[in-house]
Amino acid sequence: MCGISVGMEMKPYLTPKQEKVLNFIRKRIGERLPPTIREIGEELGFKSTGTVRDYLKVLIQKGLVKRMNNKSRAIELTERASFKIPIIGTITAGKPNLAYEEIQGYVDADDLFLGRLGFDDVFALRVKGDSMIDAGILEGDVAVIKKRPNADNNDIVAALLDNNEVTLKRLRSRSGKFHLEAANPNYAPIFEEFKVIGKLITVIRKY
Amino acid sequence: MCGISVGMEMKPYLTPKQEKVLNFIRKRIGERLPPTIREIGEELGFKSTGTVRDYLKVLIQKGLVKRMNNKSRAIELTERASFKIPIIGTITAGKPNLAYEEIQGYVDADDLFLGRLGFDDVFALRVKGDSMIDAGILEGDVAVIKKRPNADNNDIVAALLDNNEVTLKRLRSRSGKFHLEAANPNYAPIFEEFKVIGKLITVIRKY
DNA sequence: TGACAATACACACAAATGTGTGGTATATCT
DNA sequence: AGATATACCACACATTTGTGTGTATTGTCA
Repeated sequence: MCGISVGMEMKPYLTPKQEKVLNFIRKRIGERLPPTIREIGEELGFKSTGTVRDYLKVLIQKGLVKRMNNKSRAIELTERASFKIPIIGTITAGKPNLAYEEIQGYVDADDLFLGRLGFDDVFALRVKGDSMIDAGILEGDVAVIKKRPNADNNDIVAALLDNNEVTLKRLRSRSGKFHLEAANPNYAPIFEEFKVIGKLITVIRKY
Repeated sequence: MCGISVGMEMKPYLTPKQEKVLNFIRKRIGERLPPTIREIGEELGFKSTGTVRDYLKVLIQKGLVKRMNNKSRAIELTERASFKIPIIGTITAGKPNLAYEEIQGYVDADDLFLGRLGFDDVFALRVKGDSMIDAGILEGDVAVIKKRPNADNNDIVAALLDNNEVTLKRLRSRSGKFHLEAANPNYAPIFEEFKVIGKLITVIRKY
């Protein structure tokens, strides 16, 4: 009922040349440095910078590319580059066929654990201790946190305590007042003063 | 006792200022576009482009950065590119300073959950059920699996059972024979025939 | 004391890069 | 025929960006 159009972006029609320009930009960005206007022209065989600018103009108009004025190489792709992992099936959901023909879809690897958050908002902490063990968060896990000064009831948050310690706990409100709760019966709830630093968005564990 | 040298690349000594310059470059590259010399100067508070060039010179000399001549923004990191999440601290390790100047290091995000494995070897399964709950693997988690026909004792593996079902379990050997064990006392060990599909290398959970 | 490295600035100049205006030609659609 | 989109080029100009040379201060080490 909902979500019919999720991920259903209408791809604008591109002429073959426009496609080539876009692909060159993609390639260069993938290789590190976005190209200058003249570099694009050189590659595509255009003798005039004006020509390239015409192409950029349409690509911008079609929403595929963004630019900043008066900045060298300031060409950005609207689409998300990053590499993807195939989702082949679900555990206990039957025999997965590992052939690429059977791939059900893709997880955008970046997206998977960072969402579309900006770089500045996100940082990682390595988990120490077992206070969140019942929430499936173990020692050594990497907790990816999105900076936020507040959070909602039941969110898992990174909080700064009075003793200048940072801890990962579940935020709970009881009769209007917030406190912190471990996910481990051996730890008592924390009712002292604390400050929410950010909200847990992802846990990553390597074996 | 073992692993002393794991990940112990000899890092050239950097002064705090040099570190800051490097971190700013990292940040900008992470955000898409490497900075110009003047942008670095502006950020770090240098009034002369010469100062910035001095810093770049040492960073190049110390092998941390590469440049191309006469090309705008042509600053490259020597370290593995892909995008990185800063590690700012460890949970319960004190108050993290969220400024990029204080960044302790980086997790290579790609590396973090894929290792250096090739794309072809890796696939993902979404976890269903609670059979591995005591190992901190919850319903809904994404299990990243590296294809392998075998595994070692105590590895968590994706295994294909006789009834054509795939399950995530811990591989155990008892007197030379392998069987599968859940991480949940409600589930009995599996002694029937099975085939190891791959080994769990990473778990990712989104909130 | 002298050498050296780190830290910084000023400023001129050259090269790279982006902007803007105007022009030509071809094909398609109405 | 006129409007419109695609597909180019020329070239002047402004701005950004990189380069190069000199100078100065501070602290350390021999």
